[in-house]
Amino acid sequence: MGDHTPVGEFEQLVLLAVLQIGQGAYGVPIRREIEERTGRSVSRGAVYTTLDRLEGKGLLGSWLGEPTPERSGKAKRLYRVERSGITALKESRSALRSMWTGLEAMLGEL
Amino acid sequence: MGDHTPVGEFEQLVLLAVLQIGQGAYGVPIRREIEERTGRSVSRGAVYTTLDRLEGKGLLGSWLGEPTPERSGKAKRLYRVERSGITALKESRSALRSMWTGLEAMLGEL
DNA sequence: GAACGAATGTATACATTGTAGGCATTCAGG
DNA sequence: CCTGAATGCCTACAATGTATACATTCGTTC
Repeated sequence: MGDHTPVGEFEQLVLLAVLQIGQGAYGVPIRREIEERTGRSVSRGAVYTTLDRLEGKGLLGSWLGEPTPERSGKAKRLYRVERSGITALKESRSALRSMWTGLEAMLGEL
Repeated sequence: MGDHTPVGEFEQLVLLAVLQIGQGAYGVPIRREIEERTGRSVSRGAVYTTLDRLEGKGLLGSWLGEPTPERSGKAKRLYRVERSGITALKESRSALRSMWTGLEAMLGEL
């Protein structure tokens, strides 16, 4: 049976947030995107740890922002979703869809 | 922000499998349902452990099947999804949907 | 009726993910 | 300088994912 690169629940949210933001995705807005869209609060640490792990798996790529940022704070680390990240997201969604098929009616659309 | 009862990826699959099967959902068919629909293989142990945990959280309820089963094997333990299980599933789906909004076009429908 | 095998469930163990809190770094402004 | 805001990283522990091995029950076979 298919191998299956496991992608956790929260990891999916992070990958999707990076996609939603597009250019200029880094820790702070990624966190905000998740909190605003899902309505649940997330710690900064949770986000950074997950970003690290996703990069480790090759699903995300990152680089440092402006070498001499005209603002406060450490240099931003920017992220983008790699091809394999997209694939993983699609697979997860596909699996969930198959399992949901036919149940929407029974449980109510929303 | 909302509390959030976390439900893992695999836990969702198990809950959904129980719903799909309806009456007479127990370990073996639950496992088969997941494997057939998602195309990924799962060990028996993974299924039973997850069923236990979901029951512990109150998302699933269980009882033993026929006291004198007319067949081989131990008595089947049957499961049903509780109200809280349905709620958890809907919340997970809702969060994922919000995060996906607008990305389908970009990534292709399937 | 003892031994075997199929169907099921349970126990145990370890890897991966989820999640938070605190420490470190950089720069603007008093 | 010192302080505060904006970021990122480190560390630790809880929850979930996942597999292997063990136990129980009953029909079948010799």
